[in-house]
Amino acid sequence: MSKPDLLIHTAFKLFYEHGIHAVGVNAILAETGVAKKTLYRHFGSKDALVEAVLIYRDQVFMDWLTSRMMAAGEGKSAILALFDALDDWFHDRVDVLLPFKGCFFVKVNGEFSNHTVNDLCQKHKQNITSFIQANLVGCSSALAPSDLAQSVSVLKEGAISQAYVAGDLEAAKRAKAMAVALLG
Amino acid sequence: MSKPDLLIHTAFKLFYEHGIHAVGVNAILAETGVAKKTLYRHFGSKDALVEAVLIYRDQVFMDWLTSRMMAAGEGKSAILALFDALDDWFHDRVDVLLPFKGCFFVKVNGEFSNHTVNDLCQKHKQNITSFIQANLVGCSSALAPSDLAQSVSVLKEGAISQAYVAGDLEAAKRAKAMAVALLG
DNA sequence: AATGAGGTATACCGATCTGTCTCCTCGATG
DNA sequence: CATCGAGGAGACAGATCGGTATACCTCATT
Repeated sequence: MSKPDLLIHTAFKLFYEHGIHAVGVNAILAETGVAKKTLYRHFGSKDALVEAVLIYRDQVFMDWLTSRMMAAGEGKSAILALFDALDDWFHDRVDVLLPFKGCFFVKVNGEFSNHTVNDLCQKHKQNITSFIQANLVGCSSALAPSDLAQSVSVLKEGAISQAYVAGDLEAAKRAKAMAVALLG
Repeated sequence: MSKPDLLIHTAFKLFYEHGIHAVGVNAILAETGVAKKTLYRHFGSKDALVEAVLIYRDQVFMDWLTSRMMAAGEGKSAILALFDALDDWFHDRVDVLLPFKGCFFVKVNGEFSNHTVNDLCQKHKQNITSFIQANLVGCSSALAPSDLAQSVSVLKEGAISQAYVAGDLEAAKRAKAMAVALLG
């Protein structure tokens, strides 16, 4: 693995567990064995590294989620597969996402205000909602597709938060049941 | 207002906006005009202040939420009033909660791991779920009361997260509609 | 009037933070 | 072989962190 990738991968692991501000660059360097000069040659600043980590996580998460949903078919099947995927995530059955510690973007978003990373976090969430909407073909509902997609997103967000903060690991199953009702 | 209360009130405002680790005690002192010695005489450490702030916010939030729900009556009416209350919160129509910036406990919880504050955050969420469950009298459902309460909590958490991170201020209305379907 | 608690103001301590700098060792390439 | 750039090791700078210590100021109670 290249040095930049190693730094991003390790930084994500530490940021995800302890938060951005609680992890200094020295901790990342100690964990990777990379020299400080190398980190700053590639990223220029800690902020830039944080943004790179967000982009990395966005790609990993979206790739995983889209593949899980598309493997289940189209329409309602894909939506329900979303919640099955979340259930696997909560129970640490998804190696590529690392042990479940909540939504990385929600956590990072909470540590900043009016910052570039807030835009990245919001964009990540909106990308997921857009993908959900794209998978609603064939789902009949009284709601407009965009409203339906946002309602599904509420269920998804609620499951993640409930599973992490309240420790309710079965939250994805509850959300799935409500999604079934929502999609008729 | 007493000095400790002033410190807690100001600390909450700063913590809520910028996060715990991003706000130093000096910033709180500068905002309040209180001397550092006074802060440490009353709280002993920043960690203790953080815990006091969590307890303060828990009381304010629970008082507000319970009064809103109980004013609406019992059973389903109280549950639906919960989402109306959330909608007011998201649209900054609740002065006592300060301008909406997501769930304080979710944010704080994300900045620590295996820490006393994590227990406080989890307990706060579970207290709300318990109160929801206590208001389910008369609601008939195929689900057990505890499962139903946790499902409502998923909707509540999802609305807060969706409103804050994704910027979907109408999330409470979506969650309310799903709650109606859930409660039959 | 004396006293002691609560408060302000500020200097200070050691630790840690981000970021820069120098010096060294490699390995690839002309 | 010589050169050059990537990288490692670590000292260093300047700022800020949480927390302590010192000095002075009220002010209510005794």
